[in-house]
Amino acid sequence: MSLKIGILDDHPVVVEGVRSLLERNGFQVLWTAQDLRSALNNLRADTDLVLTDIQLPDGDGMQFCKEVKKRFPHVLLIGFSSFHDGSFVRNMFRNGASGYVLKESGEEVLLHVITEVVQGRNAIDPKISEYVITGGPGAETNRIVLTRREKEILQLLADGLSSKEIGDKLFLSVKTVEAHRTNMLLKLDASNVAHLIKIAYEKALI
Amino acid sequence: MSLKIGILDDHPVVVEGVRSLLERNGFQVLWTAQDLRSALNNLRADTDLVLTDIQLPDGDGMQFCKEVKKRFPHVLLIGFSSFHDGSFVRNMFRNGASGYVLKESGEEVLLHVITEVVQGRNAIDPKISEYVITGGPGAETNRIVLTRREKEILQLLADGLSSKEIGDKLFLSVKTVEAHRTNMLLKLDASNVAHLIKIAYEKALI
DNA sequence: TGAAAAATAGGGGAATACCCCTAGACGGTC
DNA sequence: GACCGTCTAGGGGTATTCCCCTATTTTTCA
Repeated sequence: MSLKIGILDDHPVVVEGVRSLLERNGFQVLWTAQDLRSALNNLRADTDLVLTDIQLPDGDGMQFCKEVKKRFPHVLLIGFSSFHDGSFVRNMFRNGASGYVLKESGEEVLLHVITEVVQGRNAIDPKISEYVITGGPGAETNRIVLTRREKEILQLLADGLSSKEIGDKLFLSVKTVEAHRTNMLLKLDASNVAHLIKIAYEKALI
Repeated sequence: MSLKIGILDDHPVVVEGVRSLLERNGFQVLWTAQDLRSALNNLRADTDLVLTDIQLPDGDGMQFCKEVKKRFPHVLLIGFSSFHDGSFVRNMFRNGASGYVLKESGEEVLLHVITEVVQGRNAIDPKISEYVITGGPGAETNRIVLTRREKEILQLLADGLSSKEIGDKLFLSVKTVEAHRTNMLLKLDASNVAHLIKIAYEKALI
């Protein structure tokens, strides 16, 4: 029995392209839609899987996923979009999606992700999987070297402790803690501790 | 030609278990090691793939990945461990790993991840893939709702701007910016802006 | 063993964050 | 119409950060 698929994308060209691709590969395209509302109207309990764009004229893919999962928890969802931001992908998964494919990727990528998802696994387009998993551009990120003490203090700063509290905890003078903090601000080119924490997250130091 | 694999784990029982599993499935186990240093000594250019534990007597899997990728960039790496923390997994990928498998998972999971990795894709044990992708226990984490203005100010705070600078940028009084900031501190139960940024990252609000 | 890096600690001062309080304006909702 | 949440903005005070400066001790590593 072939997989019953729904397609949601506001560009008719994309819808037709995906439809023909899927049907060529033995899938059954049950319905298509150009906007969120008609997609929810088209949605039937016998739908196995929905491919959905993220940007829609009357909402976004995250809302759609949430709503679909509420009505029909068994329906599988795959995000299908151009890539803008890792947080989009993460939010799709938070709202129930099991897969994510870039529009720019080829047929074999889409088919592979569908196969994975149908078998109960999560799958992300290889082009962005590393970015999504690691949460940032991993490449030249690791040039910054913090000392052991600096890392220790950085962690406590991230937990919201003041210099005084950190000093008490580590049996250090407030001035020592401030010195380490200042050094980290210089090393990471941060303008204050909030900025420092952000940079530390981006560079995976936390 | 069968895949040439190395195994690094400090428990001999695990090493032998994995070895027999792999050999039963047509792979060739080229070498095994119980610690980081001897693994690096054993490492040869004709190794295709290494399975590595995270906790090691003389270091950790992250260091190992980094070092392996530096010497032999073509060698594929798969983390193999019990699960403690999503940041371990993310850091393994940051340092060059392409896959991650839980020790508690069965044979078929390990074989599937190996297959994916060999074909050039990243793969994570399905048991933790959602957790790793979304960056947290997705369930009730998403109750926090920041308003548009708050998100806007949060982003600028993360970029290291002071309340005064944000006020200038958004044509707001310093007092207004401070009010929004205070509300976010209350909403996210943060003790200062540094803590706020950390929580925002954990909850994927940034 | 000698130099470099890291960790320690201080003084002093301007800027900012953080906390308490109040309060009007505006949009949506029951 | 009354309520709620958001956005706006103020007064005033304490705590903390952030910046300049110096300086000793400890650790690391070539």
